[in-house]
Amino acid sequence: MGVGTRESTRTKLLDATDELLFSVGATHTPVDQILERAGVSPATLYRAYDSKEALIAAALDRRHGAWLQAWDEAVARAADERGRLLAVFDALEEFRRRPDGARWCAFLGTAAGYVDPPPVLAAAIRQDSDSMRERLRHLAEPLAGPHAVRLADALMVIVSGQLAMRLRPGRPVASGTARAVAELLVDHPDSIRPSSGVIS
Amino acid sequence: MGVGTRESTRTKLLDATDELLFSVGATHTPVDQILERAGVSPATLYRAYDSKEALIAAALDRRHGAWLQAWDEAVARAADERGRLLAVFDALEEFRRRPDGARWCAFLGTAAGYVDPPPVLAAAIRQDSDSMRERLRHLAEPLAGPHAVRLADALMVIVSGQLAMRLRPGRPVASGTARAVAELLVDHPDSIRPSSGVIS
DNA sequence: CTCAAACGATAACGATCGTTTCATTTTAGG
DNA sequence: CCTAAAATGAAACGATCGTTATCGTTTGAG
Repeated sequence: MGVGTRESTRTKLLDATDELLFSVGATHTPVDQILERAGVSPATLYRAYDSKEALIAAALDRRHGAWLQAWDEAVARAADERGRLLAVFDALEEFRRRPDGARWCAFLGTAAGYVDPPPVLAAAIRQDSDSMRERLRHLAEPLAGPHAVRLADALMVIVSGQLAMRLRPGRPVASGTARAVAELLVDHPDSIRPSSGVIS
Repeated sequence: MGVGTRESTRTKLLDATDELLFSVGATHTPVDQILERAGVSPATLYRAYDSKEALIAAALDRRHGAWLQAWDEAVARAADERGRLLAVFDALEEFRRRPDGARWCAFLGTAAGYVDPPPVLAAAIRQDSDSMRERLRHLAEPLAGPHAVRLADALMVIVSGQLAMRLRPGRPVASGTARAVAELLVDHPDSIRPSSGVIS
């Protein structure tokens, strides 16, 4: 990869990619648009990164770090175990309100944009889902004990649903709805059975 | 639009579009691929439909009808009010198991594929979300009474989450998880407050 | 200051995609 | 069977996109 690249150039590229990745989407963002926003020439991009996908993967990695940091801070602000588990919704709200208008989720959006994503992007997407699953399970442990995995899975569904709802037109669903469902769930951790009443 | 087009031709086009729409996605499906699968020449397509987007919109409309029908049948199979409200998850499972491998949701996938979808597609997407919201609210009425709208909103989040989870790699979440959350929710319809404990 | 490394501006390439055209062939109803 | 409408097959168009190449300019460390 491009060892001979200034740090400031790489930052400009990642900043531009990050904004467009979140507001437009990976597959629908032409390279020229990234270059224009970054104020960078094509040759510089391809000296710094092997391809457009590699650049997007790097931007996803950086965003993943920022997300984990915001989540950590929200967890640290919470007062008790219950608040620490629900802190993921505080972090979601904070990310949603950031200046660069987030359409929904950079990782789910990238996953949706490709039939099967290139390996370098698939790794970034997998990292996001894996870390979210693991962290939720860890935070659920003190509250749900042996049911922590199931509680974490249920919370994953709710978080993903909150994100996917941003794709639906019409009146946006109240941002507190997902959190309210999660609260109910957290207060009944033993009520999540793996398959209850599935057809056939 | 193309008045001079045989019904069989239109069906072949819609069948091919539907399969590719569900397995690949609207924006990432080349027209040539639709034509090849349908066994139809380009000129025939553009005599039947104004554009690729119009064809996709027609396929989405047809799929929307099939979805509502499957949902209706699942509701009819249910024994009580509770089962009728939860029948949406039976219909989801049935759709997922259909031969043409569904990646996640044709409507959310189309919404995610465009920055802002062309009007003809935006209408199809809006129709899906609106009908789902309205039907859930109607089915929730007997159980939740004045809280029916909030319960329907919460169920929308869970359904959308179940669908979005298919984009996440790794072990697929148990298909019964979303339904279990919904069951808990249905049994505590008055616990969904609009905004509980939101930050800042 | 110097000089090599990094960058900007521009153009061009090959590939892909949506769409149109046109001459030929097939279909279906009277 | 006949004829008008519909479909085929193949080719080509303009546009867009990812990527590479060229060349002159700027940066920053020794």
